[in-house]
Formats: sequence, C-alpha cells, structure tokens
Amino acid sequence: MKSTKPEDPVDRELLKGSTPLLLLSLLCEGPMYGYQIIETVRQRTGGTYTLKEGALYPALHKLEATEFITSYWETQENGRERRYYSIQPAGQAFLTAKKKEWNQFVDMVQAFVGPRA
Amino acid sequence: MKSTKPEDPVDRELLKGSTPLLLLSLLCEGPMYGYQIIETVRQRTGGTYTLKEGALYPALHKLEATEFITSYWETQENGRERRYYSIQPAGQAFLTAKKKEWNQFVDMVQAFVGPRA
DNA sequence: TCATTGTGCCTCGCAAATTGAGGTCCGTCA
DNA sequence: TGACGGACCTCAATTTGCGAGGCACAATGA
Repeated sequence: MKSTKPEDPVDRELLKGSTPLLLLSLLCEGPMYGYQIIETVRQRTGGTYTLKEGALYPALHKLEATEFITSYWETQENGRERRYYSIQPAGQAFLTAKKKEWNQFVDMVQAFVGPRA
Repeated sequence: MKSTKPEDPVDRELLKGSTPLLLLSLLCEGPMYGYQIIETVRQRTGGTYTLKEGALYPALHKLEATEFITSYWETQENGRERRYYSIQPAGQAFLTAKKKEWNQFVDMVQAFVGPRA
C-alpha cells in the first residue's frame, strides 16, 4: 500500500479544525489504525489531502484523552503490532454535534462567497 | 448600527483560513472599511459569526501587503476618518482560485462526513 | 456640563493546530 | 547485509484567531 501521485493540496489553513470531524467520521465505519487512516484518506481523496503524521497522532491522542475514542493493540500474524482506534458513544454524540456545526459553517461561508460556481 | 444578540459561535478552528476568502468576497461588492466589515458579517450571519478585530485587521494588512487589496482614507462630513479597502485585480484572481479550492475542500470533507443531514 | 456609549483604528501576548523534520523498531526481499 | 516500507511517535517553528488592551473623537442623554 503506497502510491497515488501527489495532487495540488488544499490550503492547509482550511483544514484546521476539520481533523477531529474527519477522524470520527472515519472511525464510524469501524476501527482503524493510524497508518491505515493516512492511507485511506490519501486514497479516497486521490492525494489531495495527505493527513500528516504530526497532525494525526496528536489528534488521536487527544480524542482518546477525552474518551471520544478508545485504542487497543493488536498483534498481527507476523508478530508486529498495530494500534487500533474505535469510536465511543460519547464520540458519536460529539460527531453529531460537530456535523451540525460543520454544515452551519459551510452555509455561512457559502452565503458570502456565493453558491457553488 | 449595533445590536443583534449573540448566537452560538462556530468553532474557531474551522474559521482558520476562511477569513481571506470571506474578506475578498465581501470587497467584491465594493469598498468597505474595517468596522463596517465586522458589522456586515455580524448582521448577515445573525450573530453566528462575529469577526474579531484582532483577526480582521491583521488579515486586511496582510492582504494589502500582498497587493490583493488597497486602502485609502476617506474623511467623512463630520471630520472623522475611515480607511476603505478595495479589491485589486490580483485579488480577484486569487479569489477565483480560492473559491475553487474552497469547493474542493467542502466536497472532500463531505465525502467523509457524509452528505448534508 | 459631564459621563457614557458608539464609531473607528490599531497592537500585543496567548492558545490551538498543522507542518516538516526528526527518531525508533522491525519484517521482508534482493 | 542493506534498503525499503510498515508502524508508531515527538518536537520546534509557523500560522492564525482570540481576548484584552489602547487611542481618539462624536453623539447622546442625564
């Protein structure tokens, strides 16, 4: 798993604050481990959005500290370990709230920028 | 001009990066001065988005430094001064690019979060 | 007249988040 | 053996918004 050539990345500043939203959304589909999250995001966006490790891990740890997600280590057949994260009920609730906020935010900006070109 | 009670504000982190986009969009409608921008945004969003001075002025100065906008002082009848900002051709171009980026960004997040509830 | 509110500009230090670079460990395959 | 990729992590620097503060002056009303 590795490839997908780089596309023009989206303005980094726009991404700020959207990370928890993304992570929780992803984990809604099932448990995932860090590296997998990065690859999944990269693939699904065709390389437009490359989640950086330096942003991902701190974000995950924070979500875990607030009990929105939990983690557990799982040993693969080859003996190597992976740390899986899964969403918690509190995280579900938080996600719902965040989604609403996100939609509000989009509507607001759209109101100024004008509807989709 | 003053009122519009405070509503629940949108997550500050989400706002990051969207400010230049907003400012340029507004200035597309014609020259405006700082205080006016703040009031306009507050009114149009019903108080959801209160652009703070500490965020606005630095942002304007930056846009001016990059020649996306220009400013000029105008004296009112009562003798007071206002600093008007107006968009420049370079700003127009930048705005167009930013808009496209914005739409891309929204689509991307939407793809993970799921379409509007 | 005096005090308060509103208009209008600005800067500074703090907090939060991402980036980019760095580091570690260990399978696998040539 | 050596190089690569999987897989975890941290840290300094940067960027941006926030809050608080400051300054100046007009208009309002007690």
